[in-house]
Amino acid sequence: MSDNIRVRLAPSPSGPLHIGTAHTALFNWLFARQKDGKFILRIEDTDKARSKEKYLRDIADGLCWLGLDWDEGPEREDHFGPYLQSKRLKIYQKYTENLLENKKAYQCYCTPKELEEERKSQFAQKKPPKYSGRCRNLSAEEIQQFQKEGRKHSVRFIVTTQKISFKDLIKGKVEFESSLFGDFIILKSDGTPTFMFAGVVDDYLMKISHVIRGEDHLSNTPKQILLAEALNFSQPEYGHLPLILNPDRSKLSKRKNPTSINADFRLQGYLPEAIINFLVLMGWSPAKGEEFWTLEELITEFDLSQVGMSPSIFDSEKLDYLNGYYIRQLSLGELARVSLPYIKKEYQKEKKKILVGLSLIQERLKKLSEISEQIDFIFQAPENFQKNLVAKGSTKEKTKLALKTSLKYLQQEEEFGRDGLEQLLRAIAVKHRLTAGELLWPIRVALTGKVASPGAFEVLEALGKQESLKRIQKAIDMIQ
RNA sequence: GGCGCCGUCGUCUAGAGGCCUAGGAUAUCUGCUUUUCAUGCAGAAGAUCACGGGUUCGAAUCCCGUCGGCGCUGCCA
Repeated sequence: MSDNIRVRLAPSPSGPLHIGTAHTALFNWLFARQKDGKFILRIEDTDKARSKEKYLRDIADGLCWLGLDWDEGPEREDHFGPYLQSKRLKIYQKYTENLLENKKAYQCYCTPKELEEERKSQFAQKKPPKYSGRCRNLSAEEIQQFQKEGRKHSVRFIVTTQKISFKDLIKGKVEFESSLFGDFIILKSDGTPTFMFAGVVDDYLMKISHVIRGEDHLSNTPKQILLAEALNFSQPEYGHLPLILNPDRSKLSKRKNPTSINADFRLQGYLPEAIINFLVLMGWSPAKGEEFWTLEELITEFDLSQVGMSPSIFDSEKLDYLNGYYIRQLSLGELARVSLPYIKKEYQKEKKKILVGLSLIQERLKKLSEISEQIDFIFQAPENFQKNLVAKGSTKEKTKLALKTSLKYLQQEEEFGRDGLEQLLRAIAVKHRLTAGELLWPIRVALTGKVASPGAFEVLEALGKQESLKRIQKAIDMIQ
């Protein structure tokens, strides 16, 4: 049984990989992997005008980056391929013929304009918008007449009146009354299928066992069930995942939130581990109380039947928290590898300094994009920091004293290791009746220029004796 | 408008009739560690379980209604 588990992700390449698509992908992937099934990537590019090659690449890239690999997809045509719907047009046309011959569908010669008007007037009368079915019983003459006029036809599916109910994997029993929707289009006048139709055909042909998708598709499901029935297809199981919302509770949109996996999250320096962990916690929570989960662990722990039904609001603060955690888990080498793009070009060759700098700021990072700003003092002496030099509660005089005496003693310090420096500087503070803060704050600011930075001892060590002394001298000059 | 789905701390959620004077995480605040920030640790505050009726000895949990949010209602997917 379990070797028949086949699920799919079916994005349309009309935009970059979206966080919602990634969410759906993750749940499908987890379901396939834990059941030893197959995860299929099918590209729904039947809308020629909006589908773009670059988006296909973005989607595939993003999925790989997240670690969600697929078993069958657009790069190969074997198995049940091709997996690009634009390459399967003949298949859909064949099944349309079948429906036409069996009188389960008909040609519709209505123009978009006519349909628009029909909808408008229905709306004005406060009736539910629904196709009237006026082309359902066209005579041969009428058809001939339309064709003479040069009208193109679409193909509509005849919706029979009945109650459709199915057991959703997540929502449970759901029921619809089919008489509420009119005959809908399955083949557009340009010969391409609609999503509704192509999806059903492909799910059957590709032997998809479970259709797991966003809840925005729940209302489409009865139509697809009707279609599969008319075609004598077996029905897949359906499961509808709760949606991700903007903080104002509207459907997540890029106008109100970053939504692109690559252009937003990856670029800003979120780790795939953090995104995966964040995504899985929306709609699902582990039976064990722990909060940190790797993809590997999730394969065994995840349970589709425990997925919640209510939508979740995208909370970037939680993502940041998770990302900070995963950054801290990285070894210094791994951190250096992923950090390189965030370090200014002119510094990228200074491997040693990069490593030293990263080790100092690692626990302070929420996202990799903050690196450049936090690490710059390692490569370059700070400027214009005199306003920060005096610690809160201290005075200019004390600050001057702190800097000058420290400089004197540091000049004689040979080792320049953080522990030795700490001993030395604390002793100086006591001797000159300065608090630790009064002494160490100005030193730290002299070295980094920042009000918030790694500690004075570690920075002294990282910078080395020569550079440290230079910076402290500069601060003394500045405060005169 | 119609149909469908949903409704527990600000947010993600636990909760499957008594274990709930509702648990965890995050965010917030306060301590401790301490040279700042961050980390770590400890603690505080934060939920009339959307509202109103039922059923029951007992309901966040079951039923009905109301309200609210979202989705669908396209020759987009």
